[in-house]
Order: sequence, then structure tokens, then C-alpha cells
Amino acid sequence: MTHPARKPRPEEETPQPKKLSRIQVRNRRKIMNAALEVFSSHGYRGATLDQIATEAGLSKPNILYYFEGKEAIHVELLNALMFNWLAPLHKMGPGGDPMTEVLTYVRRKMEMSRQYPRESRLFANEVLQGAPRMGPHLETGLKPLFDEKCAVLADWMAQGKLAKTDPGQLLMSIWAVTQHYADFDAQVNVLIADADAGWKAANSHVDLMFRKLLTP
Amino acid sequence: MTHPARKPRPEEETPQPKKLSRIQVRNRRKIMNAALEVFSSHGYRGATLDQIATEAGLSKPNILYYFEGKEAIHVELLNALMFNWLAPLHKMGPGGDPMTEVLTYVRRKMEMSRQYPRESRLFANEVLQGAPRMGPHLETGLKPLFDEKCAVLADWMAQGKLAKTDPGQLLMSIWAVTQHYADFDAQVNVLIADADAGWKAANSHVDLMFRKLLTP
DNA sequence: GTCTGAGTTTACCAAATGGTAAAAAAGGCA
DNA sequence: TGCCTTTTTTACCATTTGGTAAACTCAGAC
Repeated sequence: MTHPARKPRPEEETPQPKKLSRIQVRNRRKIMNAALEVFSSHGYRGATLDQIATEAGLSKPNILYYFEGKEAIHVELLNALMFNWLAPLHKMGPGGDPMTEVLTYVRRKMEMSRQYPRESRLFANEVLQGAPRMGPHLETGLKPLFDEKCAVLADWMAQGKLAKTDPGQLLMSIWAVTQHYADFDAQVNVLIADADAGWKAANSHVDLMFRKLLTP
Repeated sequence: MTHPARKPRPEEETPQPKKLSRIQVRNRRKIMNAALEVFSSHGYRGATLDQIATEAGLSKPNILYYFEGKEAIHVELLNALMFNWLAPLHKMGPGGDPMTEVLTYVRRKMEMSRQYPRESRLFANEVLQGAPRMGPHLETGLKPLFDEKCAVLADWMAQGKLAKTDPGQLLMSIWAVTQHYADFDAQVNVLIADADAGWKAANSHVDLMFRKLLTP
């Protein structure tokens, strides 16, 4: 069989039974993990299958037994991480105090930047270069969520619960500031001597910044 | 002669007479321009000498007549652009109203993002991947300037001219927000329908954000 | 046990890519 | 014009890299 990897993949349009063997689950996870490491630190073109294979502890042809090719790995990685990456934004919504909701979102984004900097850099790399393998995701995944949350924010502002400002710009500035700490880590580390103290300062700073901006 | 490019380059430690012929000036400029275009949109490893050569309207060996290699082009590009990129920060200093000084800096950074998005993405690409070819520049170029301006900001805050906040965090958040519009252009364009209106909104938003943050 | 298919490895290949040698062409100047 | 230097092109090369073929190994069902 030339490409047996076709068969065991259930999550396509045809609802094939999900017969992922233990070995497949384990190795696919290993590959995803290695790919995240390599793609996030070198970008798509800078990453090589050999690097991913070494990082995963597998051979290159073995990698290609599980995935159709380099691009397929990258795309699947983006797909798999997109949901988790947007989870904090999903959680922000009516049902709580507006200011608390927004500041909680900001804090969660900061935690994501600290705990999952590779994910942040993966997306940053991709978007920086024009999002060539993520175009559809931006349109169908991010855009609707963005619009929905803009509406929520606009509503809060109309009710006088938050100071009036452009909701879209607000969201983008939250992303910019919070993800900066992960994406520009190399620069931050040069400028801020004590990483731990710097992180605490960063948290206070972004909290203060958005609190002041949104206090009516 | 194997590498005649050694001779006509004056800006090394030895202060050789700068005998750059018209042709050299013109072609080196063409190459720098092309390299900026290609490196900024594909990253270092994603860029190829062939792409740069095509973009510059020269042949690949001809490129290598003027520069020692791919890496030399990249490094020289970073060197050449660093100064201009930091110019707005140099201008921010005592001698004006503190709030105006900071907000002017913010506005200038926004203008840079709009007018020179390639420069922004070039640096972003480099830093994202750990600044492997820019380490010294961060230490010797950026760090001192950063510390100097932090001191200026701290002084203004101590005088009560600006609200107290961490000066370093302030500077980094200014960079994050302003450069975001250039670096994440592909994403911004998906989320914001009208680019022109979006740009105006962005300018108002960042002005308001930092004004509120810094108002004592 | 043994037989079948899933999983892995060895040995490759073709294209892309950074770089070089050397000849040819183009300037520039007496 | 003739002569020397600078610039450009043509024809290569070695390495890297994504990917494949086919042999081989191993796990589990019977």
C-alpha cells in the first residue's frame, strides 16, 4: 500500500469509523508535538522534516507514513490548535460583569502567552507571512467569533458598562499586547533583566491599561 | 579576482576610501530593496537568492558579486534599517510636554507601521525566530536606548507629569500595539472591512488608550 | 505457532538552493 | 583606438530537502 495513512484517518467528510490504534494515537501526538516545536521556532519554510523527525524520535519516512507531507502536518497543527487558542475569547460573554469579563479575558490571554508561547509563535509566523495556509480559518473561524464578540462589547458600551471605544480595535489591541510577550520573547528577554519580575509587571501593566481604557 | 566585492566596501573597520561607483551604488540599492521585499514576506529561510535576484532584476551570481552571501545581505539589511526604525524613539525626549512627547511617539510609530510595513515584518520575523542574526544589535543598539528612554519616562512620572506605570512595560506595549497593524496585516484585513476607516479608527484607538493610561 | 496487515527502516531520487569558476561584455581612460 | 578594470553572464557544483519504493519487523487474531 502506498499511502496507508489515508485509511486510519477518520476525521474527514466521510464519517469513517475512528479506528486509530494505540500506536497511531501515540505517534501522531509525538509528531504534532515535534512539529509545534519546530514550526514555531523556524517558521514553515525554515522547518525541515528531518528536524521534526528527530524531535519526534521517529524516522522521516515514518513521519510520512502518518501524514501526507510537510504541508499536511502544518495545516493539521493549525487546525488542532485553533480551537484552544480561541477558547478564552469564547468564554468572554454576557453573564458576568463586563469589566471583569474583559479583564479576565486579558488575564487568560496573558497566561496563554506564558504557558503556550509556541502556539502563539506558530500563529504569528503564519500570519506574518500572509497566512497562506490559514486563509479559510481566518474567514470561517476567527471572523465570526470576532464579529460576535464585537457585538457583545458594543452592547456593554451602549449600556454604559464600559467606556465607549471601537470594539474591534479593542480586541486587536488586547491580542497585540498579550501575544507580544510570547512572540517577541527574544527581545523582551534582552530588555527585561528579571524574567519573573518582568512577568508580574507585565500582568499589572496590561490590567491597568485596559482597566483605565474601559472605565466609563 | 574571486571576490572583488571586498574592495569596494568601505564601511568596515579599516577606513578604506569610499570608492563606490555609480553602478555599485545603484545595484546595491536595488538588491537591498529586493531583499527587503523578499525577506520581509517570507522570512530568512523562506527567502531565496533567486527570488531576490528576480525582484532586483539581476542574476543570482551578480547578486553574489555585490554581497558575500545570503546571510550578509540579511545582516546588512537589518543594520541599515535599524537606525531608521528606532528614529522615532530617539526623538522622544525632554524638551516638550511629556504627554505630547509620548503620544507623538505613538503616532509616529503608527505612521511607520503604515508606511513601512515591510521593515516592521522584517524585524518581527527575525525576533520571532529568536533574533539569531540580530542578537548583538539588540544588546548594543536597542537596550541602551530602551534604558535611556525608560529613565526619561520614569522622570516624567516622578514629576507627576504622567501617571505612574512601569516605563519598560509602557514602551513594549506601544511597540506591540503599533507594530501589530503591520505585522498582522493579513489578519487585520480579514477582520476589518474598510481598510481606510480601520486605519483612522486604529489611530484614534491607540491615542485614546495611551492617553487614558498616562493621564495622571 | 503462524499468518496477515500495521508499522518501520534502508536506500534511494529529483528538485531546489546557496554558491563558484571562468569566460564574456561593458566601462572608462590614455 | 587600444588597454585595463569593473561588471555580467553562462555553465556548473555540492548540499539540502521533500518525498518514494520496497524490503523488513512486529503485534495481534486465529
